[in-house]
Amino acid sequence: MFRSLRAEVADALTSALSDLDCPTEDLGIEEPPEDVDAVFASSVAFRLVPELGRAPPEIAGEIAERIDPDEYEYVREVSTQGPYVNVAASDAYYADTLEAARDERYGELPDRQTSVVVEHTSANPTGPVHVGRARNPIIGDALVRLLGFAGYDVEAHYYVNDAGRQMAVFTWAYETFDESDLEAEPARDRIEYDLVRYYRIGNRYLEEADEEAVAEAEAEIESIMRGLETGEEEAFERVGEVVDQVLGGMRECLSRLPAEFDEFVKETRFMRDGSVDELIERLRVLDAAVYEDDAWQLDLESYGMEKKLVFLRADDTSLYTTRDLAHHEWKFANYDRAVTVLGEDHKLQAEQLEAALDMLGNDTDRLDSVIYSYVNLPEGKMSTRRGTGVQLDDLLDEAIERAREEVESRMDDRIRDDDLGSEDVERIARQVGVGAVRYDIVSKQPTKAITFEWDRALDFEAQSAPYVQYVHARCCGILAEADTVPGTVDPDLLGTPEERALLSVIARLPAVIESAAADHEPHQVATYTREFAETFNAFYRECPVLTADGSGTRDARLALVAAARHTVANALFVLGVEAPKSM
RNA sequence: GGGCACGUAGCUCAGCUAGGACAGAGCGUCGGACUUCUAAUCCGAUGGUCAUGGGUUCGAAUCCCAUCGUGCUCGCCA
Repeated sequence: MFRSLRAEVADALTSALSDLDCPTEDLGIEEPPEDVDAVFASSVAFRLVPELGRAPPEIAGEIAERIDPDEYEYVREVSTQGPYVNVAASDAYYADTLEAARDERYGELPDRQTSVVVEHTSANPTGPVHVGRARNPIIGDALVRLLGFAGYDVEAHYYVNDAGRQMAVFTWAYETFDESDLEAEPARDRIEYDLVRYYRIGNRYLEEADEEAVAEAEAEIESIMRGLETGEEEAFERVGEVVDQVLGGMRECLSRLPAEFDEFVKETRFMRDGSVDELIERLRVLDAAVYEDDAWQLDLESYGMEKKLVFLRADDTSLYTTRDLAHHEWKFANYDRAVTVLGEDHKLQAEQLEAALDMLGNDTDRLDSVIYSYVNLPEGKMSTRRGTGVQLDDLLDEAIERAREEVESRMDDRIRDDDLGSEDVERIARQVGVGAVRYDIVSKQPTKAITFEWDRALDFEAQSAPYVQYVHARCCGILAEADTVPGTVDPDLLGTPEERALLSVIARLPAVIESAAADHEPHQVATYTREFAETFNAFYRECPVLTADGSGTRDARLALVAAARHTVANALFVLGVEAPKSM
């Protein structure tokens, strides 16, 4: 309804302005401050001063005069307040909003017949997922949900860097060292915690062992890499054994968020099927390709980049970006659009990739990046290799534990007599704990730097997940008490400011989804949930539902609560935060 | 040093892409509200040179330039 009304306002302003012989490109449509009784406003009058040679308030009046609300379904009244033209919504606007939101899938946008592949996380399978890169799966998964809800046909991919040096080192270490060589027990009983110990000891050996021993190890590592490059099945199998095991554990960890993937795309796939070789041949014949210092490079100066991109080493082996080029051409061949969630340290690489893709004749407008900055510890960066950092598993465990304590301490002074069992406590602790971690990350702009601090990450106070989740639980509580929600109600009975305000916020959900999806910014939805929760709580305070005066009002309010529940449930779904039925 | 990002209340953040109504929340501090649909809530008070300096504009947190501070980056690593 919000979007329909916005279209009506645009139409009304356009015709009013053309009546006045004024330009109609910029209508100045905006959302007015809270204390103004209007859904939309226009500040266009300011801009017409040179055209009309009169004061803005006068111009606003002339515009308002030329709009007949009766011509529009959702416009009740057009008024002016100083230089602003304000548009208030009709009863039909609120009635249709209520009706639309009574659908459980409210907010979901129609199918766009467009496929999108969202690549996220793609962390090298070297060990447990730590908090430093936890932003990636959380933002990525929210993006997958958001785009899906916005009508795209979405697939989530994890690109597995299984052909790089790191994995060759890991494979060598895994094959070379023995359980007895490892100094510590795994930090957790899961495969990636077990195997990362080989990776760490291998790296330490390469740093500390004597020259001869290191040379021997390097020879073995190189042979693994060469094996991959030349397509030796044995090399793929050796590396694959390590990769698949570690990845299996990481996948379990990520599923706790939850972040699920439709496909794990290995880069060796593009080496095996010959597409990397073919791509290198195509790069070589480009005008920008140069052979320098025994290596093939791409001159990106015409794209404003000083640095040349090496795509084939002197020893004839490919590089990460070369393989990623083949990967992206594969994406272009199979999907309409591609979005990649990347850490800021990969930004330059992403720019080089895009330039090279463009040179190869791809339509790079179909490719977008979402950049986030890493989460660091107060004392510095987290590193899998060095074993510094906070594991995502530990963060989630701690969050759940604190949430459980919270639930239990609230049990005693609980008014509501609804007998929460131990299963409920467990469920609520998990929903709130995990939700709080996710919400904390997804609600902020990804480009802002974050320093990890336990107390901050686990703050359950307002403006966090539980605040919004609580609204959902309240809705469910009321609806459960009422047993049934009436089929037809009289929406005109919802006339108090709090009811109107709630309907107004509900009406915005589809527009919020549309905008957040277009900008690839899930945090817009998080901001919306907060505004929604505030508005709902005002309604909750002022408007009794079950004990409302008159059955008509009670019925209408029940329908409103159902609509509110769908709205908050769907917004939370998009964020990947669970919506508890009770708390 | 070059490139990119970030800098809004004591703290954590919205708002910036498409400039407009006194810059919004939460935490904190102080004071209130549970015999009433769940107080993980609500109400009130407190708190801001929107990093700094210029510019564009009727109008700038928002656009442009410069400066300062912080982070990332500038490998035949990924």
